[in-house]
Amino acid sequence: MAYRTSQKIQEMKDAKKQHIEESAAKVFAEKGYYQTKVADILERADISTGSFYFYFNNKEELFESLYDEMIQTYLSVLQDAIDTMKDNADSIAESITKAVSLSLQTFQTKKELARIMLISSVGLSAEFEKKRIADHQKISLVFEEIFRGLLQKEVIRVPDAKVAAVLFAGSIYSVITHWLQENTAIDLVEYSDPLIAYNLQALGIQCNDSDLTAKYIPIEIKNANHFHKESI
Amino acid sequence: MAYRTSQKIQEMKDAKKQHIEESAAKVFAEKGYYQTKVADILERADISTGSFYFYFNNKEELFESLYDEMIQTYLSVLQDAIDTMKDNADSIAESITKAVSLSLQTFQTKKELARIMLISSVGLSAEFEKKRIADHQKISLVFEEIFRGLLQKEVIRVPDAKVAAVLFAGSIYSVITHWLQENTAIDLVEYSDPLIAYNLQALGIQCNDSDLTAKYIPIEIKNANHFHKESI
Amino acid sequence: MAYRTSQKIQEMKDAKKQHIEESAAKVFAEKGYYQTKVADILERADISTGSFYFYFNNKEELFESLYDEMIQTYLSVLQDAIDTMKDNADSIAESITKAVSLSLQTFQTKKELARIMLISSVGLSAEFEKKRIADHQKISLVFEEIFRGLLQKEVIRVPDAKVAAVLFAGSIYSVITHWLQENTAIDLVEYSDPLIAYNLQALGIQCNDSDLTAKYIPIEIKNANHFHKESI
Amino acid sequence: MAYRTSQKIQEMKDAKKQHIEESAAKVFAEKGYYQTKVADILERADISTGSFYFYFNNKEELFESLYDEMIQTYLSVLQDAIDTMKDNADSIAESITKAVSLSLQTFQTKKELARIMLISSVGLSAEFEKKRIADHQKISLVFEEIFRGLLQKEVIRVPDAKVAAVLFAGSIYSVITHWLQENTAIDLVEYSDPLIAYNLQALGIQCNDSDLTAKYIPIEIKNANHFHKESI
DNA sequence: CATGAATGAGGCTTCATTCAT
DNA sequence: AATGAATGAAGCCTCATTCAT
Repeated sequence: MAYRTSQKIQEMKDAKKQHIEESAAKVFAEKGYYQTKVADILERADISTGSFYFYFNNKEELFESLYDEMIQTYLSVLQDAIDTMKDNADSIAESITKAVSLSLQTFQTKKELARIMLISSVGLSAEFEKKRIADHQKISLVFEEIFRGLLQKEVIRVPDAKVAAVLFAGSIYSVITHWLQENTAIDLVEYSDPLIAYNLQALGIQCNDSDLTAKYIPIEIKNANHFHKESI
Repeated sequence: MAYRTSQKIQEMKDAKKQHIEESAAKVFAEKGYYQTKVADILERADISTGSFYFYFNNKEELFESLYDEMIQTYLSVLQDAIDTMKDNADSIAESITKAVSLSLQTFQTKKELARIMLISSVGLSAEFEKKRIADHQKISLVFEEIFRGLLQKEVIRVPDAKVAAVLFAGSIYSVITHWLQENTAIDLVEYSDPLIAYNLQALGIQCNDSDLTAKYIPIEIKNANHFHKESI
Repeated sequence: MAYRTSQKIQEMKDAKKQHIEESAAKVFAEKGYYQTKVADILERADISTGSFYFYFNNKEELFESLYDEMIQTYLSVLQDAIDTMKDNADSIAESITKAVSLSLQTFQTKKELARIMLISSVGLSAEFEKKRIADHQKISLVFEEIFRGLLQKEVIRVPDAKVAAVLFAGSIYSVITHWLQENTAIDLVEYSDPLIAYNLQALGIQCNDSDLTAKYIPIEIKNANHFHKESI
Repeated sequence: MAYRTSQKIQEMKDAKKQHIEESAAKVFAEKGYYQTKVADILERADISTGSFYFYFNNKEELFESLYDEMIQTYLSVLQDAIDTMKDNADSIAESITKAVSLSLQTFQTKKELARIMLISSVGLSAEFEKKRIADHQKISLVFEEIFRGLLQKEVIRVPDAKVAAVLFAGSIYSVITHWLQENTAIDLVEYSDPLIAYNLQALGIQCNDSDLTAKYIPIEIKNANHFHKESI
């Protein structure tokens, strides 16, 4: 009985904590870290100061945990894509397509994730920058290792796996950032095809349409891209 | 006599103002906008509060003017590159190479420019973001127009000029950001070749070594890149 | 229970707010608006900076609300006097006596009201002056309307109701200001009789002692004035 | 020769000093003491900071000297009026009329004098208030002594010479203050007649038209007031 | 657990005054 | 004498955090 109760309570606590986190994420994404006052979060989450400090030690920690969670989310998305790559190593293009596609789909559904990871967390302080840099290097490393492997197999042609990884990751960020900054209702995934095309070509991968109409790209935008059709 | 004097004083004022700007740029680049206290700038520039507010209305305006100056600097660098492109339109690869090269050289010599433009000015507030977004769209547009022209002449192959521009600009930013975040003594221009290679290939431009050993790339790093050597 | 609690808290908040107001009123009255630093109010009220700004938006607003309150207090005191006038319109002298008497009694018990209304709020800024002028014109208008009515009934003899109102109000202010500036322990109400006498005579109202020993003048000072005794 | 030169210089210095004083008086009158920044005075007088501090020790002293000058001006105006009173002591009404008239004429021509004396100098600080109070008591005393003399001669009927003086002075201030606060183009001297009438009547002085059409009232407004005509 | 009143360190800015030229 | 750049003390206010209820 007591167990049941405390379990329920625990669930409510967890729910409330998550509610605060979600509210905070929205505000951080909208206003940036410093312009987000604790009071703004309280208002958005409709809670009291006391509650806030019951669930979180301070504003900074909350932000960091949100940020960490987002980096983790993205890293695991990437890991998923990679794991699939290893499974069917025959089609590199498809694998890369998947990685990009999944990335965009993730950020599309979690716009706050995108904003906080790519905008709100930038340039906060020398200390936080160290953390952020390390995290982005971690992400970059994921691509770097893949590229290194592909380089050895000579399926991609790039002068430097590391730089390629930086550029590949950067290209994804660019598109997301661009999408975040448009105030149109365009879907992020609509950028999938040109983004993938750009990168595949950049990596020197020969690919045909069948790769690009991969199952990871939502059907309705498949036909948007007729790139390479005229290539011999 | 009076003229002589006031001219000298004006020069000293200008010098002092610039001195403050430079000091401020360093601190902003190091600590970010919000972590930079006016007191930090005073200390760095070795001036009094009064002097600061004699030359600038407030911290925000100083930052904005620094930021604006940097955007302008970069835009004019790009414009230079474009003007040359128009002159010798035969070699597109060379032109693009120049644009990238000049960009990197600029940021290399003005590291604070890079940090403030790409890091310290990010996510400050909803209002500043509007400005920043507009500026980056302006930069992107420069590339977009070039790409649009090249698309018509069928010298590049990309599905969408706009996205290509975003990706092209993004690739430059990625490299610079990466370089800023490394604490090694590596030159930014060392990234020129792989960056150019990645983009040329992405744009579907056939190029050979001679393009890459363009005169805009400082000699000492020319040989660093052996990319494409094995290409037929 | 919760109702009980929040009600208690609300009462305490109100009490604290009023405590701050009273403290501030004292300091404003003593030192003037500009010489009163927020820190002075904090010290006087024995509260923290945070508390101050929890209850008030800023120093200016607090002052204005104090000032407004005082003007309202005085206006309602005047209104009371007027209402009585209308009831027993037979004795004009008595009514006027009451108006003056009540005014003085009010200011006597609320010395800060007097100081802030007549001294601390004077000449603060062009903007505040507009407000202050409007308020004083409102007060003056109260008298003006009465005088206009009395003029029609030919019970007073003055060339101009408006100027008479200004002078009547001014006479009250003069006495209060004089009283504020003396550092003797003289009661303000002791000035009632000569003040009333001066004005009644100025207004051309024939009056005898019985009017002046009106019930509105505290008994103990009734005998202080032997004016008019020798008048036939 | 040297004498001649230094004399000229002295004259120029005096002129400049006076120019600053006049400029400052205007600003103080417009904005109040605290809202008047030294920079405002500099701009109005079109001088440099250095010049300002060459001629005056500080802002406070400048204000005080302006204020003192104005009090002195008014006191000497009053003294003039009194001296005449003593000469032709037969007509008290005329003398009082002259005192009031001269006061108003003075303030009319020197609006800044009025504003600074009656508004800008009010409630500045506890210390300055002492000075201001003393000055006003000095002015009041002038009237008080006259009234005391008149009381003895039984030409006026007031319960208390001191209070009468306060009220008399106050009535003048009221009218001036009222005039300052109107933004119409009405002349201050237009208030002369009703003001004089109010006070004469208040003092219990029997007077007829001939007194009021005294030579001290500018001709054009003499006929404005027909007060007391119907009195027997 | 929740509430929100209370705290106070610390930031930005103003502005009277000084001083080198 | 004149200039105006330089100074820095001091004021107002914000806002993350604490704590009593």
